[in-house]
Amino acid sequence: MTLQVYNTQTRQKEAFEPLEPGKVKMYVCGPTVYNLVHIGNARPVVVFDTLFRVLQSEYDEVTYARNITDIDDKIMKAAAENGEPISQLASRYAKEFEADMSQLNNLQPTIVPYATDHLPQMISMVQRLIDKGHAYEAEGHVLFAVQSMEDYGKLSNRSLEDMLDGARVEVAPYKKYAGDFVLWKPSTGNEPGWDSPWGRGRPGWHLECSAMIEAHLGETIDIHGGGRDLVFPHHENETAQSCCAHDGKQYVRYWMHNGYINIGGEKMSKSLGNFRTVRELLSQYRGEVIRCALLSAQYRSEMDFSTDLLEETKARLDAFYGALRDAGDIATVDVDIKSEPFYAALLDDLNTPVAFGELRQIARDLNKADDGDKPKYKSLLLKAGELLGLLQQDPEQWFTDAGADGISAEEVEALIAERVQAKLDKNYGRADEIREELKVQGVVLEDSREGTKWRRE
RNA sequence: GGCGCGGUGGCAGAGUGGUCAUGCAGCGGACUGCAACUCCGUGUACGCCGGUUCGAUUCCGACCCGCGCCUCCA
Repeated sequence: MTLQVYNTQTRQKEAFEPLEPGKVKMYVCGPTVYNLVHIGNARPVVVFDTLFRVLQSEYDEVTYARNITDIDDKIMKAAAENGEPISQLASRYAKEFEADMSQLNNLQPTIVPYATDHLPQMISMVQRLIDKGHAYEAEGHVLFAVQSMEDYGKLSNRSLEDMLDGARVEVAPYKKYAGDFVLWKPSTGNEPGWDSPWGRGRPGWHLECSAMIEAHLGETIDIHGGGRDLVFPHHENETAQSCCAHDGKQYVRYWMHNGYINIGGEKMSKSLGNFRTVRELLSQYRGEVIRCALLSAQYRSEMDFSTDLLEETKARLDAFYGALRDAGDIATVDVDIKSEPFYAALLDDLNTPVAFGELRQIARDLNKADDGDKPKYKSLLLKAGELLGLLQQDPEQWFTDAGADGISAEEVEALIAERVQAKLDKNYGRADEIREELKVQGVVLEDSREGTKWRRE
């Protein structure tokens, strides 16, 4: 069984094979840092973090780069509104992004390149594109001439004529052809800018990814990921720049794109005002619940992000942690997760819904196992959870962690002690009263032979 | 107008040319002082109409409906 991935370029699942045996190079488009990220921004991060984990278990050397876009017109606008320097605003939101992503149990990528650290590389790429006849200078701008590239439009499967039919293209007077896109644009006044052979200016949107991939990963990478909305124009244009700068050499072997997050069946977007920030969700649900919810559908499909989904996801995690809590004293042993159906599901283009089904089966096996088999199933559950970035915290803590408000653990324990005595006295009226009292406070009691356990709802 | 995706049981969500997804909810049972957890069992489905086939939810065609992209976008 080998990893299969759906390649946007070919529109089919393919057996994954890195260019260099044993070594994988992956790049995922990160955020433009001008505000707090929303749940839609988090999906690719969680999806490709999970892929990163699977790749690391399959290959010796996995290099994963996820960029931070810290120069962009939206950042300039936000900074101007705040009256603060662009770099200050960008670095603040980059930090907030890192904090949110860490709450969602995302591993640190191997490399986190920042756009503003790569201006020389970008300028060099633009110069080469001009030298090779793929770009031209016009009124302080440098534009990529899409007609100079035979395969332009191949990734997004559209012809130049089709694209222009859409009529949303802004045809600036200095463009030789309506579909040409900006590589470099002039900066005026106090707009941020860098000196270049074409005057003081700043890079176009697509340039940074091409330049940073070239600088850190080389001319050809194995996997390039991002949200579906990036296929066109962003990734199409990246491909154009990089292929043409490298004399037609392949840029990306496998393009992977995740589907959208919807709210109430509609695409979440800034203009509709229906977006939910990760920060806002984290105030209501733990990061692990949000991560698990994001993985509950296959990454390519659209998913509706709702309270129902989060509640169901929390219950699902409760069941897994419940099995782990019951196996609290069991030692773990070496197990081979790779031979489990769970792993096969992940290898099949990251089929996380099927993987969760298998995880459920492992948990059931653990719950039912004889003492002799428990170490094996507990270990499998933890190993599987690790591949998904889940189930790694102390189960007791999972159930008893207090939110900002709520009754303290000490108070709960005191009431449980009182109830134990009441039960010994056969005073079941008082025992039930305590159960009811705690339930009102969101605490559920679970009696067992070993004593009373509790959890917050 | 061009390109593309989807429609699966009350809900979520996989998948397949022929006995099963799975989870939640529901129902029945075991366990329990009562519960909860857990375990066992159980019903309900493939948008519509044709075609191919011994057999179609799956393949093909038409249609209906929903959604996305077509230079802000995860």
